[in-house]
Amino acid sequence: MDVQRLLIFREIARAQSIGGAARALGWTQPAVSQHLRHLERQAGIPLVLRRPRGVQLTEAGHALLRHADAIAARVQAATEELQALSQLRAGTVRLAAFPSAGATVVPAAMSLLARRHPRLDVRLREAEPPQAADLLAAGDVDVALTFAHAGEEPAGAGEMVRVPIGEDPLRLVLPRSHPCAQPPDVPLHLRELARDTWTGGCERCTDHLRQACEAAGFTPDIRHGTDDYVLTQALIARGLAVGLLPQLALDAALDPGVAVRPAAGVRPRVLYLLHHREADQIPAVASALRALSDTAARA
Amino acid sequence: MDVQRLLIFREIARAQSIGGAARALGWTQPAVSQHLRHLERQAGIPLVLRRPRGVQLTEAGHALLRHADAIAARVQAATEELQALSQLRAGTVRLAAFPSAGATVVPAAMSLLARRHPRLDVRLREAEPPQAADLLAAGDVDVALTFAHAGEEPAGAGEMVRVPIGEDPLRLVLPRSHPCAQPPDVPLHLRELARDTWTGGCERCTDHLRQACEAAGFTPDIRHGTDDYVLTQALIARGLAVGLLPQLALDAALDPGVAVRPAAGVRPRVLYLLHHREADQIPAVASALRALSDTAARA
DNA sequence: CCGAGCGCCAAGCGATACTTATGGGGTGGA
DNA sequence: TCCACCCCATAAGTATCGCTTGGCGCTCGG
Repeated sequence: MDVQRLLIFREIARAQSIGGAARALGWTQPAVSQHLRHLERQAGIPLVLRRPRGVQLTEAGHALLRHADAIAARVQAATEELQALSQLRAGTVRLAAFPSAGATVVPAAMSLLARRHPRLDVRLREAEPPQAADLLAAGDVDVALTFAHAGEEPAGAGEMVRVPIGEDPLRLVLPRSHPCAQPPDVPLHLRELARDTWTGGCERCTDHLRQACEAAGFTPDIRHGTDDYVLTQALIARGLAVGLLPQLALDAALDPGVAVRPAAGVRPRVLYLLHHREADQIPAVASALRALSDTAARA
Repeated sequence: MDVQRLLIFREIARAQSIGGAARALGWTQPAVSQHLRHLERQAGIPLVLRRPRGVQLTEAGHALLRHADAIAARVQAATEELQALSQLRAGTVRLAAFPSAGATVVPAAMSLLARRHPRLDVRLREAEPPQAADLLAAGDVDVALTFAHAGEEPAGAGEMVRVPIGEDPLRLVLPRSHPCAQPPDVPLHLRELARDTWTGGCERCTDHLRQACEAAGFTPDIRHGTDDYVLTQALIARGLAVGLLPQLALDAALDPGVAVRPAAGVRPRVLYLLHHREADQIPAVASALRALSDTAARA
């Protein structure tokens, strides 16, 4: 059954005449007549009676009209829903972000996005960069906010797009009582802490710390390891270790018992957005990407 | 929004791949690809993400799929309903018939029709021939069972089809005590009743009676007039009049107090079926017409 | 590194569908 | 009563649309 003809048939029923339907459709009368004939052939039963002043629906015609009306309504609903999605009056964005961004950049970006497009629905999921890339590859999220330390190979396979949106400098974090705790704004070299006890972060952060120290000429004594930046600072505040933490983690929660100094010679980690190649064609995703990169640029 | 493409999109979603949908449809891959592209252009938003191992629906794609499924279900329902109608597993026939046929021919035809097609729904409406023709012209009934007396112009304008299906002879009906009441099977001439008091039937029947009497050489003394054949016979049974009644009316209800004799020289009235020209294309109507003419032929 | 699978692009050809032209049937007004 | 108008059907022509063929890029797995 040709669905297009069904909608033409609706016009015939509305106009109670073939010529009238043709006028309504901007066509000629034979065009509509032929459509009706095909429809009747497919149906195997007359749909209208040809009367001198137009046509009159048969029982089958009335039956078909009910279905045609329902179909037209569905088509209308589909059109409206797609319009809403393409005009950002609806839509969902699923976002994966690493923890320290989830507590800083992401909330700011989400509130910016909410101001721009109040009807958008953003769903956040915390994941470290490799997992975030997997989620994106599996289609479980639309956007992944990741980072890569300097010299590290960023996550994300060939199929997806990787956009750098900002840098996150690394800071040396010391107990307030540490001899190197002052002055706060002057960069401190890793070498100065070669004798200290260290705490690592997540697996990749610990690797990066080790590499940075090797580059500075010593092998760090890493005794602790947790990706929880609050716990890390608590350890440091109690004088149990020193650490190298990203600024975002400190923005998220700063323990009053620690001192922070820039790390000389340590290049900042780079923040990346990951998304599918076609994602910037999808308004909701594209606007989320824009909001995220705007927020990161402002920071 | 092109509805045909919606159904193609369903196949894409089902196969999770454009090529797979093409195979399912018996087409080539570019054909489906082009349809999808048109659909996405109309939608103004991507419907799928092209992945190395096929495609994955976007949010808009999922939304559209829901509508497409609903539409496909409606199309299926429409197809089935039309099939039922064309295969006589459903359908309604609206029939108008004059009273004496409504009590005789029509019930027989309806029961014949019910045996042939148990699911058909027949709706009877009583109407004298002119009204029946009007009902048909107005589209309020599908079939009209009418009659015309000999020499009378049958009802039904040019647009409709008129099919004679049988004859209904007229009988002279007398009180049992009337001198001409016997013998029952020998035709009696109207002239023999020139001195009697007459009762007419409906307006047209009374006209016909008058004409028949004039042709027989006298003017009848018509004192009563009712189209109720039971009442007419009751009048006659009580010796108040004689009458000329169609056999069908006597079949419907015969008063034991009357005598019946064939009317010599009076031609029977003819039964007609009226229907729209295209009506025999409509299975339900066509089978009702067949049942009616079969029943009339048997009588 | 190469082959298989998937999808996109460009060009060609055929089927579909709309147009113009014509005719028949019925109705209403002159 | 006849003519003019309206409605629909049919036939033939043409143009558009849509499917096919052929070729390319990309990704993944052997």
